[in-house]
Amino acid sequence: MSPRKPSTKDLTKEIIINEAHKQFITKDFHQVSMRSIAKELGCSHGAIYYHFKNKAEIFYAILGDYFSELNNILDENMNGPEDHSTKLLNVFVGYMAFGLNHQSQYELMFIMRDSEIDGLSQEAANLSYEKFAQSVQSLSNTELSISDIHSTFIALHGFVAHYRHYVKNYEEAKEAVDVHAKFLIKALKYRE
Amino acid sequence: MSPRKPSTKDLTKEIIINEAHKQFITKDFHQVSMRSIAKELGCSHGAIYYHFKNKAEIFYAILGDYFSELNNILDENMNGPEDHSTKLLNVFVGYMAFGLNHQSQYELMFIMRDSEIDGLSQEAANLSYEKFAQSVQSLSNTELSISDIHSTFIALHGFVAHYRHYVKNYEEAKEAVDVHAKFLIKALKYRE
DNA sequence: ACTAATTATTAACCACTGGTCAATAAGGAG
DNA sequence: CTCCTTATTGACCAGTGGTTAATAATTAGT
Repeated sequence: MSPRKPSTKDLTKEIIINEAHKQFITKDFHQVSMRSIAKELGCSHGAIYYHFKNKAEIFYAILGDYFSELNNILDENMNGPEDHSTKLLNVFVGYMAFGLNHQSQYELMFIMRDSEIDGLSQEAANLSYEKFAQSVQSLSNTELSISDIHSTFIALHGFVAHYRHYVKNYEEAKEAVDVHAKFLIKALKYRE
Repeated sequence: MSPRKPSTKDLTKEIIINEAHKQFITKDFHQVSMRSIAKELGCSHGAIYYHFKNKAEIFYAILGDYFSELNNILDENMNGPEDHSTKLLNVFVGYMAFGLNHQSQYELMFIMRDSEIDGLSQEAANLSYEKFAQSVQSLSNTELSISDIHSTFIALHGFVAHYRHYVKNYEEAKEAVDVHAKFLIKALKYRE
């Protein structure tokens, strides 16, 4: 009656996710297929459906790690030794750098409109935003309006959404990232 | 040797585009298929490939109209009787309203990363941006930096890219649009 | 009017996609 | 040696974009 011990070479959720993740680094969501995962794993694509109810579920599991990474970037910037205004800049730059360095993932996290993915990652996205908003507020010397913080976030998102068409990583847009971050800091600083 | 006269009920580029366009208003790029177009037109989907080399080409033809419409919105706002600062607000609001009211189209114009579409609409997108940049500069009382204008555009783009997940037209985001536009005007006004 | 060339269309086909499911293999428990 | 559960296969479904040989339809030249 006890469940079968998973032998080392068995198909597990973990190794499926690993393989999907591996392919997801160089290909986007639509380019990674159930069959390409199965092929690399040496099993039939039907077998994967025993472990995951659909494709979206696999990628949602992967996205969890990336939402964590994004949150970590925020934390690390917050806990650094720099002064507030430097930290604020780093938070903005960090967000854009993350988006540009994980474009396929960012697309699924914040850009793509997939009926299945959408609902799943929306909650995590909201949490990431909350964290961002709090960080920005705590790094500001003055009381910021909620809408200003929100507009700032949207502007960062816009940068990633735009530059993904032109660059393939943060390095290639370094200067533009810096300029945009400084623009937003300027915008926040200005009191009506 | 002269080409056959196209009889009224013949399959033409125009009626293919019309049908594709029609479906494109309620469905997005991936939901409109060659077969769904052919079915509605009462022909085989293969026939469409005689007139267009692929699916992207059809939709690119449609996008041309939308780029024009976006440019027109800009022009109309510029030629209005309002003072400069009101016009500037209207330009920002107009852009976001366009994006939210034509979400499927905006997606293809500025968001989607399709190997075929990308290259085709990039030129038109650049032209639209140029027009936008010039308008914003001419509406400003002071000399704006190119990067500030660019950051502003990116922030507008970010708004549309973000809110498409939450609203289905401009009306539903009216207030947020206004707030965001005012944030950007504030940012532009501020001299370093 | 007949023929030849051109144009337009069909339908079968290809290689994919995500997803389902009956059959079955593999292993553990009694 | 059974019974039961777990895991896996592979055929199948409906759909996608795209290709192509055959052919229908129309025009041009004689």
